[in-house]
Amino acid sequence: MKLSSIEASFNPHGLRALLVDHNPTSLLILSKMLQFYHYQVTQCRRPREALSLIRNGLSKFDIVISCVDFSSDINGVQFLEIIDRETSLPVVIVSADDRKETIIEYVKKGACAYLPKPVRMEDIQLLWQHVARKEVLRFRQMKQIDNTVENGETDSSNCGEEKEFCGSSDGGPVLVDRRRKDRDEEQDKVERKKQRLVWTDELHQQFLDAVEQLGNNNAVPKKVLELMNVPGLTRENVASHLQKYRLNLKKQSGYVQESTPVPNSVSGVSVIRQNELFQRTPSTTQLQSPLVLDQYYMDLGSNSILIPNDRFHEPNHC
DNA sequence: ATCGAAATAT
DNA sequence: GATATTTCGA
Repeated sequence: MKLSSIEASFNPHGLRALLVDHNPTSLLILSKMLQFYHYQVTQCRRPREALSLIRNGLSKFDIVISCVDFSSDINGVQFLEIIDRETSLPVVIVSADDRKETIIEYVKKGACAYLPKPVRMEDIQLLWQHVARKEVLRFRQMKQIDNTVENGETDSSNCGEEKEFCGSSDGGPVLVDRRRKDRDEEQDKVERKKQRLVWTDELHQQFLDAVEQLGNNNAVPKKVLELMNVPGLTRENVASHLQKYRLNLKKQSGYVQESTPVPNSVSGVSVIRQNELFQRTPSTTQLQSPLVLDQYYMDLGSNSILIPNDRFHEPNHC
């Protein structure tokens, strides 16, 4: 499974939302708002109901949206903790309590967003991004595990934190390399990892010569490679270098305009792309998607995004 | 088969 | 943040 295929197949329409709100009016309003953005909404009024809906597995959900002003035997924080422990669902907290400390507490406990009441349409419109984010995160973890396993195959140096995958249950490391690659292990040492190619001046000059001979316009990686006639060089190396080289030419002629590319669109709704999701500028943590272009978020550390700055009420003392 | 653009990794 | 690698559709 490729990341791009997750993106391509992700559809913000029809996400299954579990909505929890003790107040019937509020429940109705939120439900309508969600439905407006094409969520499939399951409503319930008590945290216990919500938990059993999640636990019995009869219906699957993509996201939980909960107003935590419960008058109930489970309070909001406990509710969140339980869901966080038992599932990997993104949880959005809705509350009239807009004190900063409260918000921080919820986010630290794993809420992926906190929406102070009254909830605005713009807030609802953004929620699907949390589902997308979880997907991407999950994908990355899988990939990381894959890599760990692969590396462990040729080099058994570090099994740092991944106790679960290479740890031993009783009496010493039990992990045995399944694959029998003994025969070419010696040769592997010679080959090493594919080392990153460095384009030295000399190499670049050869490249330039080759490109010139061919004429800039019909210089194509394969041919350039042949003309350069450098032992270890691959076509990919040349292709990449050619790409950068041409980009530089364009820049010099002032031809390219740097701008954020328009994101994919699925069913008329923009799909956030991975880099837009994660490449936040360090200080402002602004998401890059056009959808949320002018919304800023407070960074609370590890699981930090999506608390609109303008929704905070600093405790004003008077 | 292989190019070129764009995503991803270092 | 630049540069190298990888991926992927055409």
